[in-house]
Amino acid sequence: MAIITRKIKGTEDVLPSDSYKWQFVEDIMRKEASVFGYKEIRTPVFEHTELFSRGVGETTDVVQKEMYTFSTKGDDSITLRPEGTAGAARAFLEHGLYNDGLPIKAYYFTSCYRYEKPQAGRQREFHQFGLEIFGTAAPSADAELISIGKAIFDRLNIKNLQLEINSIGCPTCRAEYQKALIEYFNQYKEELCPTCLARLERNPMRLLDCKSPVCSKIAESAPTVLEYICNDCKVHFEAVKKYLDSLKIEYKINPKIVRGLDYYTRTVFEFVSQDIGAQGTVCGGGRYDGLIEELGGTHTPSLGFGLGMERLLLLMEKQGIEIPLPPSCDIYIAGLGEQAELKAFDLIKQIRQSSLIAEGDIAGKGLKAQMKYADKIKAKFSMVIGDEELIKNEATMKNMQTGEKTTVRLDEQFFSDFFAAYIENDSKSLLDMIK
RNA sequence: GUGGGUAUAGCUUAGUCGGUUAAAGCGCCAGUUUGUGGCACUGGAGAUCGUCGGUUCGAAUCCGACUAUCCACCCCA
Repeated sequence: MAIITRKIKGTEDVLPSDSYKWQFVEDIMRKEASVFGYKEIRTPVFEHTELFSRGVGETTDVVQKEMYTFSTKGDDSITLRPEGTAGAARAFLEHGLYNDGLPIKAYYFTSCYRYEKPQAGRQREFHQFGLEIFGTAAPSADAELISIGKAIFDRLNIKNLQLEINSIGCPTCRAEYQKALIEYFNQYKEELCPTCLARLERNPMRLLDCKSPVCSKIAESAPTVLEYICNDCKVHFEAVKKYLDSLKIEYKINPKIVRGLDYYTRTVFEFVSQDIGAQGTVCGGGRYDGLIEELGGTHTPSLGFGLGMERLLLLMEKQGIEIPLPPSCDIYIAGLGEQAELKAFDLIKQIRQSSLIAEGDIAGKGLKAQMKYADKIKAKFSMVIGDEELIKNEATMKNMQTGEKTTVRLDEQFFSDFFAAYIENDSKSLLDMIK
């Protein structure tokens, strides 16, 4: 078979046989977010390019080489969102949500787009669950944010996930720190790897994260941010830790965490797994106290995180976490002959009105093939109505698990018994009933 | 953008030293059972062996390029 085209590199189809896994996880996230008082926000997939170049930062890799940017017929420059925060922040400003009483707490599910080379846990289209809190500088907000992520992972039964936190300070103290870093690394200029050398001046904090043995050896004794951040930032970070301790959330301070998006300030954190390959960060986020101002608003300290859906699902699969199967067909009804088929169609409709899953033939199959199909879709019961039975208002009902058959009358009593059994406790009493 | 691996039916794979019609299991369709699924048996459909080119009497097999895909760097969720 030669299909005319295939899916775009770095995209994935979620097939009907797998979508319940996404729905299961999404459900838990929605519930958890709403328990914390967060409401969903939905923003467009594309935005004016400047939102990202200003918000995410002109010098970041994401903006410089990973954005899907194109021109419209009217010559506007449009970009598919590479992350979720900028759009949410834009909507916050555009609709004056700061008048609704701060802080504003929102969550979202988005698809994001980055032009990267795909590998395990990294696609060109990927999906994020995200949270944003606009309008609070209090360290308790940092702790709440992290605790929601933690609560979700716990509910999903995920193991061996390390929470790593750090503070990268405010723009003022970070400048001091970067100066100190450049000074330090300059002593080892001859030994550094070419990439590190190249970004020594531009983004010295990234050198801390280099994996080359030589660089990481040098980085070990480099000055850490925490020695350089100003007093306010230090106080804030200490308070965040205190809140986490009181919530009994374990964390590791990792002074090498450096987020690659420019908007981050003060607290940054990651939930990291060793189980899913090189792209182990399942959830990452932090404060972005300057972002709203950068986008033209007043100073509005804020924070948020993004959680990679594909990475999370991958992790759950690797850890063998079982996701409950979706409900299957409750009853399959086959009609033999024209009149019986019409009757079957009507019965199916009635049963569906009680929110049971009822199916029948819509492919013109013979009885045998229909039974096979009923088996395939894991129908709990099947019913066959023939012309003679139709006259007597009866049908043959079969328990698909035991194979037992009974003749039932298609009257009110049957339906009320059938539904009652379902309401009681689906399978058990129903199976009894059919015996 | 830079490396490395892989490419045979819907899926998982076999295919020897280059040799005739490319093989199996699962799945799909049908029959054995004209009104009953699973089990069993029988049959059927389904593959330009990723693409193009080269070597050769002869290529799924050897060589080259391209494409796709996977993994890693980089970056991040």
